[in-house]
Amino acid sequence: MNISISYSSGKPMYEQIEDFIRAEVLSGKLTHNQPMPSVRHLAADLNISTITIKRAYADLEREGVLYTISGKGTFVRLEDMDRLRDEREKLLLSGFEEKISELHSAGIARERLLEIIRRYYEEL
Amino acid sequence: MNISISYSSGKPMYEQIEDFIRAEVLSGKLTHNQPMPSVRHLAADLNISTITIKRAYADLEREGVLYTISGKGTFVRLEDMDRLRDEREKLLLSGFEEKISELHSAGIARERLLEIIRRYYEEL
Amino acid sequence: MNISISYSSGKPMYEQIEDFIRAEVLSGKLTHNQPMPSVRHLAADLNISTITIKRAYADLEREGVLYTISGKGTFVRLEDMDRLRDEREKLLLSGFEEKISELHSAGIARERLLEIIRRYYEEL
Amino acid sequence: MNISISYSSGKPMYEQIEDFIRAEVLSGKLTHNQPMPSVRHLAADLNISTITIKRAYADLEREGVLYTISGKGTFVRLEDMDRLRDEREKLLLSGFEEKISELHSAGIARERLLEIIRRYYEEL
DNA sequence: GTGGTCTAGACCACC
DNA sequence: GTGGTCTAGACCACG
Repeated sequence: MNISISYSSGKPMYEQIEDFIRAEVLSGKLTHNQPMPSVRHLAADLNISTITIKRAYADLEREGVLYTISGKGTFVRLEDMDRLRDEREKLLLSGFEEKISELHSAGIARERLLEIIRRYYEEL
Repeated sequence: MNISISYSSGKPMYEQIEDFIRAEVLSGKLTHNQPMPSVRHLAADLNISTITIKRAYADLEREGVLYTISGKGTFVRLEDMDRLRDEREKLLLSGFEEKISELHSAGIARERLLEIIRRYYEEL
Repeated sequence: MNISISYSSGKPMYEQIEDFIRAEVLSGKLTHNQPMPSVRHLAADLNISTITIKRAYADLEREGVLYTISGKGTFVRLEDMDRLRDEREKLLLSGFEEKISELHSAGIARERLLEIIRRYYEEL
Repeated sequence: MNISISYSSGKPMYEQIEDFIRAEVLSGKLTHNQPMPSVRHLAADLNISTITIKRAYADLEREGVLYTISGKGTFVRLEDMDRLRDEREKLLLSGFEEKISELHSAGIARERLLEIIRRYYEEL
């Protein structure tokens, strides 16, 4: 768990944690039934309140990414991974679309966007 | 002033107002020294509090987009327009870059982004 | 009457007008019983409301700098000039004192103030 | 926080608060990352509205003197202190210069200014 | 009529 | 508990 939390990035902490875990799961770094660090442990690790961790775990449970066995701990669920990935992509792309709409109506040239994309996707 | 405010879009109202006015000014639809609607008028018009309008005007004043003469009204300032546009673009593009970084590391294919850009920029 | 009014200097217009007239009187450029421009005339000249001129004249009348003969116009009074000068100086110096107190407690070095004074008083 | 607010001194309360905090920060009495009193606390303390405190904090944040983490509190920022001090001095000195120009053209003798400065800077 | 300041109180998200 | 947003209403100075 090498999460880095930015205290002052606008994004709430619990969301940053969720994003990180979701990314780990979708990238395959976390496998089915693998135990997550305990709420208390992760809280100590990140030096933030257990409440925040609990909230993140609870959200992900509701989403189907994690499951909890009372008294044993919280574990990774990799069953609905396709659905998960689809939902995730849909969310990200709708955010992207919003951004593009904003950039377009601000009159930013198409080339400047393509240039940035090129840089991140390492095209030749 | 044909601003349309979404009463509940996450974005605070004053920011929506700022965005709208900034766009109008930067697009040249408002000319230098042109009077803006008074805070009371615009507030009545949009059916929201004068304070919210005042806040938007004050922010834009700090940015250099408007200026106010107490007791006379609020007016458009078009002097440092190039600087304003540059700053605005820089802000928007850095937000875009962040988004791209997120999309890239989530494994979203480049083509899907290009498709969305194409749609907004109406390419053939 | 070569008054220059700054629309946006914080100082209200009527005060700028008063300051100007007071300075003219104290410097001897306006003589006893000399007629002032009519309210309407000066208003047209400066391109501002007659109300503002009226207010400035009224204030100065209360102060004893001007006097009005109904139907004839407004005139300069040079009788209490010493008292006037004293009051004026007192006011200016108390403002200066306030400023100095502020500068001192902000830790501005004495030399920097002296340098500015030197510049304005053209010392060798 | 031993701020004393003059309820009616011409200067708006939020400005008095800003001045006080700015002075504390620039004088080094507050250290980097030190938490400021919460808006509610300080408001109760000074017996004024939270909104007035919020306004002061927001202004100082914009200036770079404070920073806020939503839900956690407001803290002192001492990073760009040199820049802050420079800007502050520049502002104060330009106000001083204006004053001097006024005093000079009103014919106030140089000695009287020096006497006041002497008094505040406790020269022998 | 205009903006500038201030109040008292509300609801929300986050920790 | 914290700050962020918004409201409805007040009083003031200026033109």
